[in-house]
Amino acid sequence: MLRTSDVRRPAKESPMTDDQLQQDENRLIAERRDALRQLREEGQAFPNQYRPDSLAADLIAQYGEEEKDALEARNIVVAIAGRLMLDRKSFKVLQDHSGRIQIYATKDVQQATKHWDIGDIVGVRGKLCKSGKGDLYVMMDEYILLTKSLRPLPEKHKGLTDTEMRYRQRYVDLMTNEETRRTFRIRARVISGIRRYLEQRGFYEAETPMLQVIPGGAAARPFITHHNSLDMDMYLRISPELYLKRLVVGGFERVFEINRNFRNEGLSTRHNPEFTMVEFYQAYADYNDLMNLTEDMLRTIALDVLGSTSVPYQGETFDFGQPFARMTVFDSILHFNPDVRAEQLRDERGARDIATALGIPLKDSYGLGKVQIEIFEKTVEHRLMQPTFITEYPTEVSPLARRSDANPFVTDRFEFFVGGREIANGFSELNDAEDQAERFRSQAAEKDAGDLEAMFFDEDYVTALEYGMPPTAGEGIGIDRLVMLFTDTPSIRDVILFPHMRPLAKPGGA
RNA sequence: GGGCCGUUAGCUCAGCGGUAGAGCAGUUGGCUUUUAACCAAUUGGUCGAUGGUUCGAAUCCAUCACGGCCCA
Repeated sequence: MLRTSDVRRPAKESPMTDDQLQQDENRLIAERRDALRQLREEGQAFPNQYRPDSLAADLIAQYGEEEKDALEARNIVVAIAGRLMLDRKSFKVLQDHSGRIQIYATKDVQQATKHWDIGDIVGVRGKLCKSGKGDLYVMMDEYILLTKSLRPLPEKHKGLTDTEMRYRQRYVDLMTNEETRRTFRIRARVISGIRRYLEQRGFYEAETPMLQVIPGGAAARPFITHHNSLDMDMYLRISPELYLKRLVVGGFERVFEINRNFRNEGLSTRHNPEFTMVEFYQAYADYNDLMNLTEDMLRTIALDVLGSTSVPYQGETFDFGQPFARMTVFDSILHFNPDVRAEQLRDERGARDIATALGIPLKDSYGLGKVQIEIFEKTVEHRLMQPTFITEYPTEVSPLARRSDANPFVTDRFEFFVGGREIANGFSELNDAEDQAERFRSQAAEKDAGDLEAMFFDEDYVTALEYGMPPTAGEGIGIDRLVMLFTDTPSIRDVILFPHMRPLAKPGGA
C-alpha cells in the first residue's frame, strides 16, 4: 500500500520554464513544483488511501512515560499522519491536530525521502521507540508523501509574527503558532460550553433571519444588501432580538440563538463589523434572575475552559469565583466621580454641565438619561475591571426594556462588565405592546431627526406583543469579547479566524 | 477621520547619506539517537509604490497603499 518514491532534486542548472517565469514565483516554490511534477510523472501525486490510526498527543500521553526497553519489546506499530514541521534528517517532527511527535529515518530512509520538504503532509507507519534522551518516536518502516506543499513555511522558531499576514493567511498562522491554535480551541469550547449550559436548562436553539427588512433589536447602523428577484434592499441583522421574542410569544418559553450580527461601524481592537453573540430569553424571569444565571454560567465556563475561576488578563487577574459586584448606573457615576453631587446628576441642566466639563459633545435632543449614559461611558465603563453588573439603565436609552416599577425613569436592565469592557446586556423585556409602540415612535422621531442608529418602527413586532408575551427576561453576551478574556488576547482580531481586512493592492495595478 | 509607529531575501530581523547584511528555510556534501541537531560550502533582493532633494538615497523630504497602537 505504501510507496517510497525516489524523486531527485532538479539539477541546479535546470532552466526555469516559461510557465514558472510567468507565475512570478520565487525559486523555493519553483523547486517544489519540480518535485511535484516528478511525483505526477510517477503516478498518483495526491493519494487518498492512507489511514492513520493514532494521534501524536495520544501516543505521547499513553506511552511517553514507558521505559525504552520495555516499550520497544512490546513491538507496538502505529500509523500516523501530519505535516512535516522540522527535519533534522534522522529525526523529523510531524504535527497533527493533536500535537507533535518525532519520526526516525535510517540512512536509507533519509535517502528515499530526500524529496520531502518541510510543510509536506505525510503518513508514517512503524514501531514506537524511544530515543537515547527518552523521547518517543515512530520508526519509519513505511511512509508515504500524501500532499506536496509548494510553499515554504515561516521561520521555524518564531513562526509567522507579522500581524497582517497572520490575519490574512490564518491557515499559516494556525499551522505555525500554537498560541493561535489554543485561542481557537478555547473559542470552540466557550461556544459549546454556552450551548451546553443553556440546553441543560431547557433552552431551545433557534435560527432567526439574518437578512431582515426591518433591522431591529439594537441601536446601530446596518449593512444594506439587495435581493435581486424581489428587487428590494434588505439589511443584515444587527440583532436577533425581536425575532427571538416573537418566538417567546409563540410559546418557546426558553430560547436562544448563537450567531453573527453585523454592525456598520468602525473597526478597532474591540469592534469587528461582524461579531458573534448568544442571545437568550427566559419567560417568567426578570433581570435579576438573568444576572444570577450569567454569574453562574460564566463561572462554569471559566472552570471548564481554564480549570479555574481566576482569569488572567493582560497582567491583571479577574476573579469569577466571588459574587459579582452590582451597582446602579447612577451610583457608579458618583462612585468614580467624587466631585459630582447626586442632586446635580439627577438634574438635566446639572448633568449637562458635568458632561460639558468632561468634554463630552451633547446634542440638544439628549434627555437626562442619555446625558447620564454619556457620562457613564466616559468616566466609568473603562474602570470596571473585576466582574461587575451595572443596573438601572435610563428608559431613554433602553427602548426595548421594561420600566422599573419603583422608578419609571429607569428600566429593569443590566450590563455586565469585566476588564473595562461591556460583555453582556440583559433586561426584563418590555411586554406592554402600547408602551412598546410609544417607544418605537420616539425612536422613529430620532431617526427622522438624523440619528442613524435609532430604531425603525416594527409594526409586526408590536402586533406580536399584542397577542401577549409572558413576562420575560432576555440577554445578549458578546462571545468575541468573552473569548478575548479567556484567551488573554488584547484585540478582537485575535479571536476571529478571518477578521476583515482591506484587499491587498494588485501588484502593478493602478 | 486625527496622531504615532511599521513595511529590507520565502520567514524573523539588523542596517538609517558612500559597493545591500545576519539567522532560519533552500541547494551541495559530511555526520548519524537528534531535539532551536551539528560541521563545511553555497544560492537567493525593483530595500511597499511614485515623485523629489543630493555627486550619491534602503537611509532625507512629499504623496499614496497596506498594517499596528492610541484617540474620535
